[in-house]
This record gives sequence, C-alpha cells and structure tokens, in this order.
Amino acid sequence: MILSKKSTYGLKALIALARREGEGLVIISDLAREARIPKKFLEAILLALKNGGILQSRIGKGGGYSLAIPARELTMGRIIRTLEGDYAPLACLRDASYPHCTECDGMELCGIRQVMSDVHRAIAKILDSALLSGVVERSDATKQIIDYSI
Amino acid sequence: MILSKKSTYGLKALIALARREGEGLVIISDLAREARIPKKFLEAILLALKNGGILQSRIGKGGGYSLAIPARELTMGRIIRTLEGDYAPLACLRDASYPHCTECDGMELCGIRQVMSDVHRAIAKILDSALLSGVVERSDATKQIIDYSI
DNA sequence: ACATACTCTAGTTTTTAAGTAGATAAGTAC
DNA sequence: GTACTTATCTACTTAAAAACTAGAGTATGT
Repeated sequence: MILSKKSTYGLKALIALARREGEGLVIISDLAREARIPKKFLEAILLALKNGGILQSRIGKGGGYSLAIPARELTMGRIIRTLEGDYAPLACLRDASYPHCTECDGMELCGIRQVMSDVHRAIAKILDSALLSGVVERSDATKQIIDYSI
Repeated sequence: MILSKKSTYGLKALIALARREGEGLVIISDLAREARIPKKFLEAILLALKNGGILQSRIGKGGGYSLAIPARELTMGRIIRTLEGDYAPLACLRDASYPHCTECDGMELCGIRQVMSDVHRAIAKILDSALLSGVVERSDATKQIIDYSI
C-alpha cells in the first residue's frame, strides 16, 4: 500500500483545486507549477480523474479543471481507487464474489487470503471515510503548527 | 498493499514448514516441489527468512530448514516485514520519528500523510495480531469445506 | 483567424520484481 | 578423508510496471 507518485500527484492537485473551490477553473500549467508536478504527467492524471467523474473540465480559452464533486463529499477511497485501480492486497481478492482462485492450490493461500481480506477491508474503511475536505483542513493545521515552530 | 510473489511464496513455504513443525528439517527441493515455487527463487527467500531470525537451517547431509519461532508465536507482520521491508504507505512514514519530510512542500502531503498513517497503523495492527498457526488452521478449514462441496 | 487549453496516441526511460546460472563453502555419513 | 548433500553467495537476465515525454489533434472564446 505504498502510494504511487501518480496518486500522490493526483491528490496534491485535488487539494489545490479544493482550496480554490467555487473560484472557477484552474489550468494544468498552474497546477503543475504550484505542486511541482511534471506537466505532461499531470495531464494524464487529471484526465483519469475526469474520466472517473471526479473532475470536470472545459476546453479552450478560459478553460481548465475544477472539482466535479464537492470536497466535502469526495473520499480518499474514490480518488485512490480511480488512480490505482482497485487496491486489492491479493490478486484473487479482486472479485470478491469468487469463493476461491486457482492460485490457492492446496489451499495454503486461502488462509493468507482471509488475513489479507481483513487488511483490505480495514484500508477501505479508512479511505472511504476520509474526505478530501478533511485532508485539506489537516494540511492547513499542520502548516500553521510548522509555521509557528520555525 | 498487493502482496508480492516473494512474500506469497515465503508464506506458502512457512505454512508448509508449520504443518511439519517438530518433525525435523525439510529440504528446499521438497518445499519447492510441493508449493510449486521456483527452487532458486525459494532459496533466496528462505535465506532472507533465516537472516530475519524466522527460520533456522542445518547444512550438509540430513540438513534443511525448520521454523526458528513456533508458529503460534510468529506473526504475519514479522514475516511480511522481513520479506518486503517496512510496508510504509508513504515514503516519509518510514521513520515514524521524523515530524515532516522534504516532500511535504506546501504541506499538501501532510494531510495525506496523516490519513496514510492511519492506514499504516491499521495494517500493522491486523498483521501483527495474525499468527502463522492461525493461518494454517484457517487454510485447513477452508480445504475441508471445499473438499466437502465438490 | 488565432491564441489558448484540454485530449489523445504513442512512444521512451527508469525502476523494481521475478527468475536463472553457476561457483563455492560447509556439514555429515560412511 | 572423501563423497555426498545442502546451504550460501555473486552476478546475471528477463519481464513488467511505474514514471515521464513528444507531438499532433480538437474544441472554445474573442
């Protein structure tokens, strides 16, 4: 569950967009510069977020990106799932419906599978209850503390 | 938190060893054949587990591997940590002591960091309370159910 | 028309995981 | 002691995924 750069970049961009919520569209170049993300890479990430329904965009002059979902309703789970694909800790957990997979020869894996299934649920629970707005607030709080302490 | 093949193989081998606990040493070739793991790859994995204090071995004729820690005292957390390295969900979580990392420019990451820290703790809690013996028992239980259902 | 900005296709580079080969050291039985 | 067996070590190779880039294409406002 190490967060990829793709997801990290995506989250940073979303945080930046959440901070400007309601202020109209933001262009990729600005986001890339502010968050220090390679522009071309960010393009692909934002596009994925748009296709996932998390962002909306307008093309052409005056265009740019904005949140399609309010930060108070957008969960970390949805964001990460959109960027990483489903974060199943074991291949055979991908489709939860399947009772056992071919890998579980001799069933050694099925014991492992059950533990990893617990892990999976625990991760999902945390990420699906963490809202983007909360992350922004916590970032601001941290910033203040650090500003004061310097 | 997708489990690598290295860890999966390692766990399968440990389960096999746990099943023969108290029955002396098991040679690599047997483990590799039974668990269908490339022998050379398994060698490296078992060596890592030995260096991590999880396995013990004896060289020479009649030699082989056995658990250095009883299956009832060996946690999944220790096993996976030995094979994967510390499974921190974010690079700057690796040393928990450090209050913030250089990546947290503008502090966007610190909000993310806190959420991922929760994830990290949740994973550790589950894996550190799951014993190898429990995994073996659950595997056997699953096996029975499936045997009956066929 | 033209500048602006997103969209799309198709790459390249870098990194990490996965797997292999073969030599060497070391213990045990006989 | 020597032949056998097994662990240990170094150094590759291959395969796959992550990270990043280039450039053409398309839509939009003025």
